[in-house]
Amino acid sequence: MADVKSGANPLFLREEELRQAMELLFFSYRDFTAEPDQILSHYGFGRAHHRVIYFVGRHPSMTVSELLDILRITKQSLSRVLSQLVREDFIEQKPGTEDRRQRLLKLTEKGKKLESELIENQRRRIARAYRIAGADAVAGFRTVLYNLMDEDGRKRFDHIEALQPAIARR
Amino acid sequence: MADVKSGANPLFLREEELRQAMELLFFSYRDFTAEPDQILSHYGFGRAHHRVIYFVGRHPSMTVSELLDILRITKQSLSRVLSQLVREDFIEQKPGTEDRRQRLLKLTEKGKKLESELIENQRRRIARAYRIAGADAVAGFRTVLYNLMDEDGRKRFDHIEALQPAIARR
DNA sequence: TATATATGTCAATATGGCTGACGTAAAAAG
DNA sequence: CTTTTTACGTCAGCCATATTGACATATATA
Repeated sequence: MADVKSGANPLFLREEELRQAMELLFFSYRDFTAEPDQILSHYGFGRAHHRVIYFVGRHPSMTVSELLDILRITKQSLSRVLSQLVREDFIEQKPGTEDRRQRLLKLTEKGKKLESELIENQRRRIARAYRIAGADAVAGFRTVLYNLMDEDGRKRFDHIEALQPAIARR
Repeated sequence: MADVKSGANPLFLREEELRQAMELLFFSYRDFTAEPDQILSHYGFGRAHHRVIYFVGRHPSMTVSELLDILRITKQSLSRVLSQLVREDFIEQKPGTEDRRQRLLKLTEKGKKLESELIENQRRRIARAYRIAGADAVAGFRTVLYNLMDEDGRKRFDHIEALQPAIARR
């Protein structure tokens, strides 16, 4: 880490390194979301719909509370988007079997199609970046992003061995 | 790159790798912007103000057009935010010397103070992630984000030797 | 039975995008 | 010198997505 510290304080990043990281994050995130946003607009949807489609696709039968936890928005905000997706048959709800207060969320066939369309686009972008950067760079990319997250968010990746601090691996 | 390909097609990422990248980006970006958003709300500002403060701080005396190019929003959208920052004395404008139609933008002392407050926060987060991840991981992080960007965005980093494809280095 | 939880909904408000139309001053081109 | 283009601003209206607060319903749990 010699080139990250400046003088005596290893926690103080040089201005250029700091700015570079901030800008890489800003521009890459901007470009990463631009194309899906385009696709979504054909359906009259926005980025909020994308996030719901994505996470419901990722965790079929997830509950509304779990989704709220992930998205960190209010239930009123989610409600507008989610009920729209249900009304237009991209997502279906059914009562939980254990706890019938819950509404378990799943993508319909129509929802899965949209999910694929959105994912394929980003798959190409990520695959391209990974291919150009190489395997070692990919590992570093993952490790830094992992450690940029809050403690809380990192827990979500607990099952991925490669991301855990070396000291914690048995 | 052996572990990025799946079977015969090296451009096809395995589902888990793809999802992992998407989620690392989503959660790290979410957490990366959450604290500045908090600080900004004390001033009655939002993320849009942050971006303006950031880029004007980065490139003092930049013009409105340059800012519009970077942010990729309409001048009407920028106007609301920018004129608020000027009115409240965070940014000052002065006519260009060569071209007097231009308004060159600079942070005032007040603006610089807010900029520092916002940057210090993110500096700590990045420094922490870099320190934990190590120098090699940092290099990989940069390379992958660089290649996630559009061609257009990558030009912005042309001056940074370490990010250029090896083949282009003399 | 009383309370807590999961979810939904109504209403009001704010931010930050957008389009379209129009205006002014200054530079550049004819 | 006139015309056109450029840099910038502004008014008006629209839309998506977030917020808070209050209230309702069904179901689980103490």
